[in-house]
Amino acid sequence: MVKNSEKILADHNVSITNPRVFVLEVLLENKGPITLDELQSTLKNRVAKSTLYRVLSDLKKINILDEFTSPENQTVVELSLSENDHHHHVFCTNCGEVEDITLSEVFEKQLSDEITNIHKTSKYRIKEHTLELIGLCSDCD
Amino acid sequence: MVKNSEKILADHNVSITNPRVFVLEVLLENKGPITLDELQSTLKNRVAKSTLYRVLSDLKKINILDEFTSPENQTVVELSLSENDHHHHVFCTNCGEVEDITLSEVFEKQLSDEITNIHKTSKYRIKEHTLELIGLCSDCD
DNA sequence: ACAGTAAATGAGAATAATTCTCATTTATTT
DNA sequence: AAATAAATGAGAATTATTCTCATTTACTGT
Repeated sequence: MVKNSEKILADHNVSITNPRVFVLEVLLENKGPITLDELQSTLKNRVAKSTLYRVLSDLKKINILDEFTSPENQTVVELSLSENDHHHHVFCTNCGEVEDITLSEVFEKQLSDEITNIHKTSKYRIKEHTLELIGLCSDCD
Repeated sequence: MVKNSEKILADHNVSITNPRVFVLEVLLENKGPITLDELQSTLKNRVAKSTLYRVLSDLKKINILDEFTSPENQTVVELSLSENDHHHHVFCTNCGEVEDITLSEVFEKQLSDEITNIHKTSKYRIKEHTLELIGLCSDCD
């Protein structure tokens, strides 16, 4: 039985190496965004620091990884395996936790209408958007 | 005639020093978000690098400066002098320019309704939100 | 305006995050 | 299984940011 992470790599024509498999496995298990710090400490010393950065950059290159910065300036990464999983992020300002959040279809429609309107008046052509919701998780509230 | 920047500092009970005045003047003139790099090069060597970071941290402490990271990982700062200037940001992925954008009242209402709904199902209590619009400015389009 | 005191600055050292280098190891191709 | 190309590990280099401390500047009471 071929492991999920190996299939992902094969499907994207990148060679299957231990560091890549380890990183993918942590990201797959975690299901959702994870801070670099947490990723690094989960991997312990199975992957060298320089290699971790390289692997993440490889995954970005094949378009299966998103990277962004939290309001508290933490680097956060997240697998984006399917095209159709548009979502946003909620950040806890206290503990730094990040989670995915999916907004209602109704609202996403309202948002895309608003962006259409922006195109009429703004000098920008908008290609993407992300809504960042900032607050406290139940543990920290 | 007292300069605007000096009044701002006085109003917030912080001492009026050359570095603070210089930084504030650039931020006031610029009107809108500016990358650290651009701020730094506009200031030339009128303010030491370490002092610039300190002044920015002072301005954050008195709550008149916002700092955030662009999708291209640039640090961006922006004066926020009045309470009631809720707005969002548009980023050009090509040249890195950032601008403020104000969304329609109708849409902001829809957004705050959506956030109210999130409170019913999510474990997060949302305090703030920012919408990041990512695309190309007219120069780069 | 002036001396005394506290606060802020400049220059560069220290730290942290990320990228780069290169000798060695591992994967892929033949 | 050998040859070739690609990836890795370890640490050096680079970049961004914070810290240290001797000197300078701003604010206070007179």
